[in-house]
Amino acid sequence: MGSGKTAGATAGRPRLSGSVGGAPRQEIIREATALFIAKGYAETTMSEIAHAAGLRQSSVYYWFARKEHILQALLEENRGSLQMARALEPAPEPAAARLYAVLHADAAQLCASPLDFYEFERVARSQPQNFGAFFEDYSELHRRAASIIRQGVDSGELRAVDPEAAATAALGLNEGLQRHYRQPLPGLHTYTADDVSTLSVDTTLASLLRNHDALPGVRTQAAGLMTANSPAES
Amino acid sequence: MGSGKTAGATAGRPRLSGSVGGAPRQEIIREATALFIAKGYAETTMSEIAHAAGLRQSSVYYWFARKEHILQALLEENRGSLQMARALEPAPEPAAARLYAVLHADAAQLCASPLDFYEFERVARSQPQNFGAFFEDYSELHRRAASIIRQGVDSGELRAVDPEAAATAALGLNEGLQRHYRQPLPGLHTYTADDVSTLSVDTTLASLLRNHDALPGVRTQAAGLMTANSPAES
DNA sequence: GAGACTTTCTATAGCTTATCGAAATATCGG
DNA sequence: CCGATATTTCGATAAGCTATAGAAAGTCTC
Repeated sequence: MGSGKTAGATAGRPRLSGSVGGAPRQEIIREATALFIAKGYAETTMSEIAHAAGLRQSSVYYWFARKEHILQALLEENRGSLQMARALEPAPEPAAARLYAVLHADAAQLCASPLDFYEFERVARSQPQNFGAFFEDYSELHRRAASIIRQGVDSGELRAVDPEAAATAALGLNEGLQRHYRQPLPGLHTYTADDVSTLSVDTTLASLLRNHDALPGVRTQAAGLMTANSPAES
Repeated sequence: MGSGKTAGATAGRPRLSGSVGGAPRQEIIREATALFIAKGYAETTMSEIAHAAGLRQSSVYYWFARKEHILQALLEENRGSLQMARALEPAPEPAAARLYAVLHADAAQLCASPLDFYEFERVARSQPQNFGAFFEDYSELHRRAASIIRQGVDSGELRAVDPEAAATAALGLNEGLQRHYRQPLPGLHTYTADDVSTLSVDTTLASLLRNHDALPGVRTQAAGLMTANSPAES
């Protein structure tokens, strides 16, 4: 198996294409990602990935025994959605602003991800043993979002809703709208990633806030939290 | 082509299986629907459909030249989501109640449909020439929902939102939550079809209503509209 | 009963994912 | 420097999928 070495420079049989990229595993992931973005996971074939990486179809299987393993590797590189939720769930700021920041980060990441959330979920469900991390991450995000909502309900910032259900609705709206961003339906207005993220989170908070007029203030507070807790300052 | 006759009783070469169901086209749709519900569209093969209907794999192609045509026929049988929107968009009742009724009917139909909305959309997008009706229906529903929202904004029932964006969010939430009903994520609470429909529509209206306290009254009004305009009394 | 029409069959092409063993190179011990 | 071993790629191919082509087996019409 090639899973051990990742940077083998010049061993093994040479490629027919002549290319000698340093890290085949990373090269395959890179090319596959570009193809997934352009055509989607299901519509991208191993032959196309192989050709883009300068290999024959069957050679890709030396690095990834199954097509889903490429997706899995891609997922593990794109972690970090939870950082905001982990940082903000126990923070002292108002719950509404923390919820806004967490949901906005989630929505933005769904839009920025190379793969449609539902295509991801589809593959994850067909290979649960390999995608346990996907479900664990989702479950943790849901739990932390519900916890923040509960804090907001207790503090009186938010209406007296069921936190679990409200979290499900908030994440479901993020997911439903990332789809509209990614695959605009013909005839409908198209949105930017930030448009749909803001639309999604504004809608959720408008439904939860006890007082609608607080929304602009919440947005401002959240903007501060988001820059302070963004993963960019690692 | 077999598209002309639909009830051919006893012509043609007899089946090896011996079965002699009266209307092969309907029989194929029925069996395919059951398989789509159980396994999803992509995971159901033409061999399985054929076997369930008492035919060989290639014989199904006499009735449906492509696998997507079965889905298309299935879609045409499950129309009627728009009836509520068509009836209520110009109705004199308060806009909030009409919006509630329309969105609840849409959410309920998404849950009751034999196929996941996104799987439908996926196939429709790959065969746009055959699924024009799907996109037209969606576009019309969106337009009518936006129109009702605009009426509500003008009358002061609803907050001063952008009707187009609000309609996109409302339908997107319905779609995102039907997914949670249909494919519960491991570890999360599971909901009934009515649970998710109510959660979705309550969330949308809570975000749009100028006054949250009006929600229970809107629900009651909407219940009246829904029974009065339900397609069951055709 | 001959010919046309309808429906199903068998066979197969072409595409996909995935496996297997051989081939071609680098590396290491002597 | 040379043979054994490890690494990487290749070609061939199996098995499953959608879809097509043409033969086969009935009914129907006159």
